[in-house]
Amino acid sequence: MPELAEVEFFRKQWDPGIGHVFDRVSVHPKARIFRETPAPTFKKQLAGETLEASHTHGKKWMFQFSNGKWLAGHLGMTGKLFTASSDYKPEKHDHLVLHGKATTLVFCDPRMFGKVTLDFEESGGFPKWWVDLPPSPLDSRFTKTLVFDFMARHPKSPIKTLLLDQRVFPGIGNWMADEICWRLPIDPATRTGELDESERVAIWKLTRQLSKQAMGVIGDEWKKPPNSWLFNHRWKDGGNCPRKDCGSDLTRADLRGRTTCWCPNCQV
DNA sequence: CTATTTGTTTATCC
DNA sequence: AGGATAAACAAATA
Repeated sequence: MPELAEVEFFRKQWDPGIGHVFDRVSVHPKARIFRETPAPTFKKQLAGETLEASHTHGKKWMFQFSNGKWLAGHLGMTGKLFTASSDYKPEKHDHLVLHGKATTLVFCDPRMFGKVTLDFEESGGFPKWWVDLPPSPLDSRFTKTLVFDFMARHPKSPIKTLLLDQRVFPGIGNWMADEICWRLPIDPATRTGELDESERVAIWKLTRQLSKQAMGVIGDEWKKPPNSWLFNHRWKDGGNCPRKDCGSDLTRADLRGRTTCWCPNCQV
C-alpha cells in the first residue's frame, strides 16, 4: 500500500515520540524485516537513545536518534508505523517496538516485505546512501531531462512498468502509476518508445502534479481522495471511469506482475 | 480450499 | 553489459 504520501503519513505517526528517550526496545528476532542485521543489534543500539527527527524520501523513511544513530526502513506492502500508549503490549506482527515513558512506537508488518536498517554516523550527518538517493518528484532536481533519458534507455518497457522503477520515480507505486496513465490518458501497456514528445512531457508533469496532490490529500491526515481521481474507483469490481462524459467499465488485468486498472475507452 | 494483494530483490533469459 | 521478465518472499482477507 504505502507510496510516497502514505509513507509520509506513517512517518508523522511517530511524531509524539520526538524528543523522548526510548529505554527499552522489543523485537521479533525471526522477523524478516531485519534482513542482514541481527534483530538484537536494533535492541542494543536503540535502547536509551532519544528520537530527534524524522524524514521521508520516496517510499523510504528515516528516524534520527541521538549519538549519530539512524533507523531507516521501508514499509513493503503491509507495513505500518503507529504510536501507542506506554503500557502497550506488542502483538503478533509488531516486529520492532520502542518503549518510552510516555509513548510506545511500533513498526508492524504482517507480510514482512518491509525492512529496517541501522546506520551510524559519527559526524552526525545523514548516511551517505540517503543523501545519494535519486531526486524525489517533489524535488526541483526531478527534471524533464532525467525522465527523458530514462525513457530513452527503456523503449520496450510498458510506460506503467517504468513508472514503478524507484531508481527514477522514487515513491511512485501501483495506484499512482495507474493514476498517471489514466490522467494522460494513455494505455498503461504502451511501450515507452511509442510515446511522442508531448506524452513524455505529460508523464513528467503528471508525476510531479500527482505526487504533490497526494502529499496534500494523504500525507497529513489520510483524507479520501476526490472522486474525480481514478483512485476511488480502481479497487472494486464494477468500477466506472470517473472522467466526465465517459463512465465506461474499468478493466483490471496483470501487467508485468502488477494489477493494473485502466479505462479501455479513454486510454488507447 | 482458492485467489488475491498499493513492493522489492534475485535469477534467468536475451 | 545491461535490459526485460518472472518468480520468490509471507500472511491476511475475500
